[in-house]
Amino acid sequence: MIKIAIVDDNSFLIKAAQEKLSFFEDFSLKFSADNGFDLVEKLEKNHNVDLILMDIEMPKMNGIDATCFVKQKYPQIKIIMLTVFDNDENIFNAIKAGADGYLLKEVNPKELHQGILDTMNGGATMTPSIAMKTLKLFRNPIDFAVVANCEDIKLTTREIEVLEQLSKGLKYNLIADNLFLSVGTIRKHIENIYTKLQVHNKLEAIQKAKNNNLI
Amino acid sequence: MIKIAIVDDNSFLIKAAQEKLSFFEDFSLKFSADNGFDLVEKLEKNHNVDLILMDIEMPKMNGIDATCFVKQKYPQIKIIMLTVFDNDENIFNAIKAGADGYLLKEVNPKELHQGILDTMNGGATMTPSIAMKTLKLFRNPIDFAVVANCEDIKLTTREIEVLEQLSKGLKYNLIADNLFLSVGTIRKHIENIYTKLQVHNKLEAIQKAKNNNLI
DNA sequence: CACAAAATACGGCATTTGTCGTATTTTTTA
DNA sequence: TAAAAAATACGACAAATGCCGTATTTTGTG
Repeated sequence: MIKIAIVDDNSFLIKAAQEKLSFFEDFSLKFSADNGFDLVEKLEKNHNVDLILMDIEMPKMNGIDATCFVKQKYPQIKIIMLTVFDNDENIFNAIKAGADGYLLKEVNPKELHQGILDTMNGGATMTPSIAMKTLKLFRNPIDFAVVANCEDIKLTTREIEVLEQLSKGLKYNLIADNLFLSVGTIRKHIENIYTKLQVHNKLEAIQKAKNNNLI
Repeated sequence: MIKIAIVDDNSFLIKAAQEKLSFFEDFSLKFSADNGFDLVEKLEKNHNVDLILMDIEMPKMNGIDATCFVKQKYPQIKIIMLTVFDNDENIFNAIKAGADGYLLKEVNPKELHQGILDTMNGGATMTPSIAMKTLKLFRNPIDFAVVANCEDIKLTTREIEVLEQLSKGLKYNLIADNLFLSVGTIRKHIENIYTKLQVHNKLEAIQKAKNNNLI
């Protein structure tokens, strides 16, 4: 029994999706949400869900941001984008956000059913037109470089040096050894790095630093 | 009536494909070829073909190079890779070479039929597992350069699931919560993962797993 | 069915890490 | 030159992590 949630601001389309799903007995619709924010709230109460069918254009919190959030906090939950728009930007962002599939709303019940099964089975599902756009994006590495980077985080030379060593998986004592410093100093640097990046452990620091091209 | 050619060095598999196609009346098999070189020769005599089902591993000229050649000289001809291997390198190269789809040979007649129709319609077709690998390659631009993978590391489904959550920076208790397990079990899984990957901490595990496209 | 593999769970212990202090020295810059 | 920023260093404590056992239940495969 696959536990499903639907997120869409259009109640008509939620109904349509419900009907499509109702044909199949191996699905159980746990709940639906109006928008990303609503979804997050409901998940915080109960995240016992296997898969989410997610619209993109929504008020309060859109489907891309919601996907980011869910995949960050509940990576085990599968997400299939289910939308009327198939422009490059949406597809690109959805994939980057971690979506497991991208279907157009016109999809027929049988294909939706199969897509959900494939996804639960560890695969990905895409309508053919989306798949083609994906391949094209893949062949055109231009877009990969474009990274929106609002924040202005500044680390000192030493801090970057430490962070680089940290990202190699070195332990504090080895980093200290490499840089001819005391372990205490390394720890203090890392403490300051965490404060500046607003994170609380190695992994987050490294990920955030990479996203902001600091290392 | 869609005109199809099959390229495969295994005559048995050509026969299998022929049979799969014979179920459908909108296909006509124009010819088959033993290898890429053979295909090129035959196309030079007569390139009145809509779509090619292409094996990868072949003597004389492999499927990747053949795809490159065909797409260069006859861009209107659609090409679907049809192979037993689904390793990253093949998928990556096939896409770069310009393939319009990538199916595993296990594919059933109906799916093959639909895939061909989708492709002729300007879309792309992929088996779900391939689609997932494509998305992962897409998200991990590191792999574009590397793609050298000698070792054969095998993690269980559960282990990969845990590793994925670990890579998001989640702590053990949150992972346990997400997967409805005890913290002890998570720790044991991580212990086993470390042993298999021959590493001794999170970061190394995640890096090694990414390099081997396990996550 | 029988066997092997995988998943689940718990306890203990040493080490590492994250967070909070405080404090001195060096470098940068206004 | 005076003030600010950066780099250095140490101590203490709680939490998280890595590593070693063992053991039962579930799942998958021949």
